[in-house]
Amino acid sequence: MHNIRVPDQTWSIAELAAEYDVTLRTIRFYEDRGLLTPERRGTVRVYHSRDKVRLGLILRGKRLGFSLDEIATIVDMYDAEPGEEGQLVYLLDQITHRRADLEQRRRDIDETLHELAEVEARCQSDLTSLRGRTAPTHQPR
Amino acid sequence: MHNIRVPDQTWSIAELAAEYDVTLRTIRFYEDRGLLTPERRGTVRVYHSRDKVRLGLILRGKRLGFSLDEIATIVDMYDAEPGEEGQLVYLLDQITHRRADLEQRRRDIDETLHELAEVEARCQSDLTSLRGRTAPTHQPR
DNA sequence: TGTGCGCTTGACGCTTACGTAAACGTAAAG
DNA sequence: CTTTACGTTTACGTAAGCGTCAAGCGCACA
Repeated sequence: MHNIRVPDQTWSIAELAAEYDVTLRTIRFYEDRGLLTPERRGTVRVYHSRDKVRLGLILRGKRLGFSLDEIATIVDMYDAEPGEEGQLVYLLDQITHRRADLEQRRRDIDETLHELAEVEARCQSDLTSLRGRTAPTHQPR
Repeated sequence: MHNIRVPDQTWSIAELAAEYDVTLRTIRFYEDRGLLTPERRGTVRVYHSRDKVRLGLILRGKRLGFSLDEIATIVDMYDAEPGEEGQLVYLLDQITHRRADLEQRRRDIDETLHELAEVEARCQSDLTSLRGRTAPTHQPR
């Protein structure tokens, strides 16, 4: 049984930027805020798969509307070392909060989707009554 | 058959702020951005149920991480007049975009919830092995 | 040796979404 | 009549999240 060949691939800042469609400035900014910690070869940044994964998590967090500070605490939970009991309890607490937050968001999303569906139905019926030769019966709002 | 007694209740800015737990500044800011248009009695703002509903929608949009500009287009869709065909088509197009956006967010949320569950499980097992008298077997990360 | 490419570090600018006074009006209560 | 409560406008402040230069470095290629 031989060791799994782990490529240990690396990326330049431009490659990462292209892959996730963000600017170099953005990536450097995240590093400045402590969200990314690429290796340095001389002055040049070298990104490993760990950084790449984290960048993905950061951007997903952004899509969800979290602030970079919130994202930092979330992402840091992912690769937290086992640590002592207090740390673990703290982590579990954070998880509870995050989960509550996310579940609220999902409820909000579902409500919004339902209401959008209603608006859409209204639009469709308005359209058909406009296009049909029937006098455009004004539906009660 | 008598008319339904519609209270046509009104609210002061402070009442609305208290109900939704936002500051007066925030409410006035939303008005400034065209999201709310309360009645004026003299210089004083008087909010009707329409404004109250809209404020609720605005805050839900905020929870979802939309910008106020995005929220404006969403909320305005809700009480759009039937209008002409071009308008309706535009509205339907907007709805399609919004829906795609929201469904992406829900996927993001679900992924995040799953991963949080994994982290939680890890924490729990770390905790029990810490508390149990068994030598704290270090699980492979 | 020069030209260009990709990367670096500042540093200032800009927008969003409010916070935070300051200064004033108005109306009821003590 | 003064205080208190509640409202108003004007305006400057601020934190987040980058955009946008400017100036410079190291390396490959001609």
